[in-house]
Amino acid sequence: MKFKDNVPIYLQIESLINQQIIAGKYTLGAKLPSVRDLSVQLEVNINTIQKALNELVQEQIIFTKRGRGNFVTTDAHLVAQLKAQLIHQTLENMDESLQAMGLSKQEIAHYLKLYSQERMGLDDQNFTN
Amino acid sequence: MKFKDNVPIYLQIESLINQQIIAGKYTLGAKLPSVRDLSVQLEVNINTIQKALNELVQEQIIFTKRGRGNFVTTDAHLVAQLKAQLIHQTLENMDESLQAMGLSKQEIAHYLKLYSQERMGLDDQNFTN
Amino acid sequence: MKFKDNVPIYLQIESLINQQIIAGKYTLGAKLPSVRDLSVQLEVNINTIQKALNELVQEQIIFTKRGRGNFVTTDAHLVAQLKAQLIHQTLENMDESLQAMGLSKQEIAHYLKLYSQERMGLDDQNFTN
Amino acid sequence: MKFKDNVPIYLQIESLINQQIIAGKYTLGAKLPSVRDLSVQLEVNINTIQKALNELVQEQIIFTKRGRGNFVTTDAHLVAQLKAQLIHQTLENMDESLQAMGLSKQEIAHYLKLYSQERMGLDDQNFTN
DNA sequence: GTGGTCTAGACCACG
DNA sequence: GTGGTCTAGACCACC
Repeated sequence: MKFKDNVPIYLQIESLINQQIIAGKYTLGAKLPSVRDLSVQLEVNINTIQKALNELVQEQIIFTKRGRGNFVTTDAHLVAQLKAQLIHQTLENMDESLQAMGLSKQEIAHYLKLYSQERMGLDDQNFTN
Repeated sequence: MKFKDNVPIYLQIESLINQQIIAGKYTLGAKLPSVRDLSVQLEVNINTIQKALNELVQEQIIFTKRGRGNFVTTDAHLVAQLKAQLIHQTLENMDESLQAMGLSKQEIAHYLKLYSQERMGLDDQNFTN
Repeated sequence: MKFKDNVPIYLQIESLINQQIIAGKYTLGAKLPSVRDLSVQLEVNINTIQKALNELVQEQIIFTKRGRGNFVTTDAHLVAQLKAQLIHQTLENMDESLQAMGLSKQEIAHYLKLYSQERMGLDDQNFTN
Repeated sequence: MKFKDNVPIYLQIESLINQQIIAGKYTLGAKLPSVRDLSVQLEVNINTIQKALNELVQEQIIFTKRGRGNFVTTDAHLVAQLKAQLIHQTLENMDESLQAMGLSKQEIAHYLKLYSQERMGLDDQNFTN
């Protein structure tokens, strides 16, 4: 696993697990890999893993059973809420970024449409022309 | 100016100036505010400003005239290229993030369309045809 | 049984049994539930129960008859002493905590009086005369 | 500084600082000692200090200025609220503990009264009226 | 086996 | 100088 250099690893791991839960890789109530396993898989120190999981526990996305492991919340509503929030945030960030570059709403809409078409289309056409 | 807490300020300033150049706030060859002015304006230490500008110099987006200040490149092509690159990267990041949440291409396209419509208002839906 | 997360479970169980003995739930010489029963009842691993009981044995509050079970001490004086000690300690801890918050003796007395009145309800205020 | 053995040091430090803020040792907006100073004062590793402060930041009792240090919140209401909460919790804990020992409300009230009188001395018994 | 705490020490970003 | 992140490694509580 390679991580971006300009944002703390533990936050990237937090995002990663959030995404995996939303994507359904870990279902409601499912057990996460042990911190030691995650440490090996992600090639990151155990303490860093702990810090990431700690954040998720505080968000109540996961919970810990002593001596048994970490588990995904059983609250479907909470996960749905998280998904909506993360999607919204992703779109907001994109929009904000494009606006900061001086693009108008029309231009942004145009780019999004174009991008969607390319991604949906048959061939892999690079976006930068 | 408010900065995110989890990414280095100098990188955020670098992005900011990049965006302002792309947006045309600073035209080709234009002089940037002095380091001291930027420091006051952004409420950030001078050293941090310097670090951000150094990065931009290395990208050749700006250049320094000793004792005179910092200036935007006069290479129109370079700016155009930067713009294309940043837009592309922004869209890629968004897409990658949504895909990581397990969304299909169709779902992503759906969300993008929806988002554009919301942002445009009901009177101008050039995204829907 | 719900346990606090930040203090070892075996210590919480030790306290619990101490309290039950003091409260008279288990009389002098009475047999405690089996380790296995306690394990089920408290939803805690047997090893943890054992560790708690070992502590109590060392305090001489209970004793073990091999193959027969664990029994409350027959020494009434010892139990009385334990009760006095635990009550004293509880009050000391409370006082120490409030003092650490900067409360004066008068303020502490005030809060205690107030609390007693609330807990007693309006129909039985033998604390106020 | 000596810490209890059965509760994590970082939580004890969290409590300590909470108490000091409530007690007015650190006023609103005041700067806390640096993590390095606290580490020396309390004879505890820097990381443990960080963990404690991190909790306080999340409670919004303190906030961090990058490169400058940690500061007590300027929200008087928040501190007042914290004080009320901690006092209430302290009294609840005490009460719960005594009840678990089988003491009746009357007995508890009696002990509290007695304790107050002892602590106040004979010359100032404003607790009895 | 599981997670949690603590230490020692290194390196980075910011003022 | 300030706080933040990360690592390596030890020890503990619990299953």
